[in-house]
Amino acid sequence: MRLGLCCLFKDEPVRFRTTTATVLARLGHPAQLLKLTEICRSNAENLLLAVQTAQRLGIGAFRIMSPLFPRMTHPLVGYRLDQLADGETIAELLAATGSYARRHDIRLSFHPDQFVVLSSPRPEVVANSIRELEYQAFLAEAVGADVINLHAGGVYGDKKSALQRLRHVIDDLPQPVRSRLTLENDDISYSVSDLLPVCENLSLPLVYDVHHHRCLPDGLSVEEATRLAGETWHRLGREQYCHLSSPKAGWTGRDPKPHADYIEPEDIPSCWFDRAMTVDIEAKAKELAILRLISEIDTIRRDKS
DNA sequence: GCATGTCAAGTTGTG
DNA sequence: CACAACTTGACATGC
Repeated sequence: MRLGLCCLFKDEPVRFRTTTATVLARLGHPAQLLKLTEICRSNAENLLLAVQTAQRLGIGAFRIMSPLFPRMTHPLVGYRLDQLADGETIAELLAATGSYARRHDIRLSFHPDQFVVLSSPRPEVVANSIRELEYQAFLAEAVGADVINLHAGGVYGDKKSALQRLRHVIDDLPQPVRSRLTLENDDISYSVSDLLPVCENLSLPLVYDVHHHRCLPDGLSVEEATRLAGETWHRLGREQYCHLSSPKAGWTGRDPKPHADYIEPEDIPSCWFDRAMTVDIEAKAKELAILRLISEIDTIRRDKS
């Protein structure tokens, strides 16, 4: 099990900056690009630092935050790297991050946020989503990330039609996106058994989120879901990717969906131990949760042997 | 200094 | 029907 960190550190001095479209739009064009250069260069430096820090802590994967280059695809204030004064420096930092990650076997991924929806019946929503995916694929290419992971989106009262729209849109995606795209089961609409046929049909890997599966059961056991999702990766000769989190208020609490600060060791599926796979840890305490988990797993291993 | 409201975008379920 | 939740913060503003 290779453990992965999502986007941010809690105690380590790695910080990502951002800005808003409103602020950028108020600035004149030169000032706008100056501000963006500052932020993008700082974020590229911190991305390299993030991967180096992950390596130092024994973390084997890192999910890169979507707004690494904030508002890059915005219709009004969007921009390209070559428009920024430090564009070349920034590109070199991304390349350095990629080669560091490769050298130390840190797996990199992306997880576009809730606005990226490929199953929507609204064409403008799908078009914006594709633009955002192309931006993330450009970043992924630059740093050598092999995964851009997405939820299936809304149901719109008819799951079958939604999935059919999703299939067609995915099939027409540009290659840099398509070759990295994965689908993840969510906790309200699409379960593993909903997504498996789509993934098998399109040769798309399925990211198995065991917490979502426990919130939205589908008749499959955790072991079956792990194995079936795993096959979608292994068929392509790739390492399986999964997500793990614990409920903030426990499994008996009112709503199990919100994530806790740390991972309850009991929430780790026993079939995941000693399995060759990447597991992103979605815990609010970020790297602290992973460090605690690593030592707890060591203890469990020692007790077993 | 510090507290507070805002942030491009979608969809669903709750109060 | 408005609003929070979803990986969350971080930033700009106003006191």
